[in-house]
Amino acid sequence: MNAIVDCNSFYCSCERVFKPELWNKPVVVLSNNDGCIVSRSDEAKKIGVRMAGPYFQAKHVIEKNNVKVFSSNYHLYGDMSMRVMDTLRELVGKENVEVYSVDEAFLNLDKIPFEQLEKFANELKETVEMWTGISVSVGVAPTKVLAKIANHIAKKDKAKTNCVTLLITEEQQRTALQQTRVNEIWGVGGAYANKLINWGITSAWDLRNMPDEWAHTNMGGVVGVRLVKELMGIPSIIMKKELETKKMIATTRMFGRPVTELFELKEAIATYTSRAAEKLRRQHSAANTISVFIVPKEESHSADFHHGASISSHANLESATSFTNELIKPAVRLLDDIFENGRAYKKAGVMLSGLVPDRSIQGNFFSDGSKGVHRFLMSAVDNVNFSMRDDVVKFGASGVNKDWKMRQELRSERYSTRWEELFEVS
DNA sequence: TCTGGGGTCCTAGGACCC
DNA sequence: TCTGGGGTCCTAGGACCC
Repeated sequence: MNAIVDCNSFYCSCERVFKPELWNKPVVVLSNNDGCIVSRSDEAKKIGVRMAGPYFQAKHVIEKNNVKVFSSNYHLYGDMSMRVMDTLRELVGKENVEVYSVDEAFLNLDKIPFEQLEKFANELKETVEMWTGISVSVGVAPTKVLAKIANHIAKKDKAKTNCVTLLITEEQQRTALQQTRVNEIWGVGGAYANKLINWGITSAWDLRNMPDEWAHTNMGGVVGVRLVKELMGIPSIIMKKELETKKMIATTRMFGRPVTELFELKEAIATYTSRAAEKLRRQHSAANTISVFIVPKEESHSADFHHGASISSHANLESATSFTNELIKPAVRLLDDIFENGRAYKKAGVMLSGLVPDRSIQGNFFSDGSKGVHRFLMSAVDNVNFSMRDDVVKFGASGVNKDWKMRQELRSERYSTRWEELFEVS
């Protein structure tokens, strides 16, 4: 059996742990740059604040209803996430936990006897809440896709389910699938949902009963076949081992205001490159390819503004590296290639790919033997920055003023990761 | 005025090889 | 005169997730 444990309104819950006066009050958390709404408390949902909607559009409703608004505080959420995941590891053993995102984890419950599953699921929920202050929903089923559906049902009617739902008998599964719309299935996004509905396939139960060959031709090949199997209760998406290394690393940001000056873009690219290189070193990888992109500010009102025309260029490095200084140089060169004077830009990013393990970096005939020094310097910089959880030490190219930085006007204190912002009890 | 920031997997098609 | 049949690797792009 599989379980998925999903934190309820995670970012909002994190804020509430340290602000009990917000209990039962409407709360929302914004994305970077205070752009979109990415987390809503139940009270905010009831008022009609839309998920992922632009903040400025919801501002009216928010002010009228006295909704408390926060900018995202990733120091806090990251730390709270670790506490939740550690609790789960403690309860089911760390080899049975697959962290799926900052607020969700799949658990392997094969060792729990069938008749004890319900009690166990309830205990999981109670314990996480007691130890971390974060409330969670639990879905239990033979496959991941069914567990996700169970979780969805648990969340929909919290009073009835107490945030725990099991789909472990065929009867339970049939009823649940019949009342689940195709667009609510994990793995069916907007594009497929539209197609399915046009074909008259509207419930998860309808989709479950489609033949393999049909799924193969119409739903993206093997992906579709796996999805239908999972709906039938046949496990087809396997648990991933933890700590798998990433195959691509990206750091991209919107700017707080349109940027027109090359020197500012250079600062931004240098900053993002430093951040990406840090992520690279954390997983002991080195990159063979670096690419840089910038997005011009355009008056685009279309629904798919996300796919705005970005201008990019990439370079293959002479040899794989994870050293910030060796990455900043080509990054800035690439920027020079694509920058156009007189244009305003709203976003930029750096991507590292062709990742290989740090150890297997190919020797370079022409290297001057200073690699050891670089490695030492990099790890010293990482240690200082990690212990402070901030960029205390950085490269000059990153700039100091960073006038272009994103807006984050409503951030709460970093209670659990900064001494000077520690939670106080008086 | 004002719309995030990461990632993954899969497929199709072109280049190239023998 | 006549122009195969495999295979691999890479890239771009589509779809999805939170």
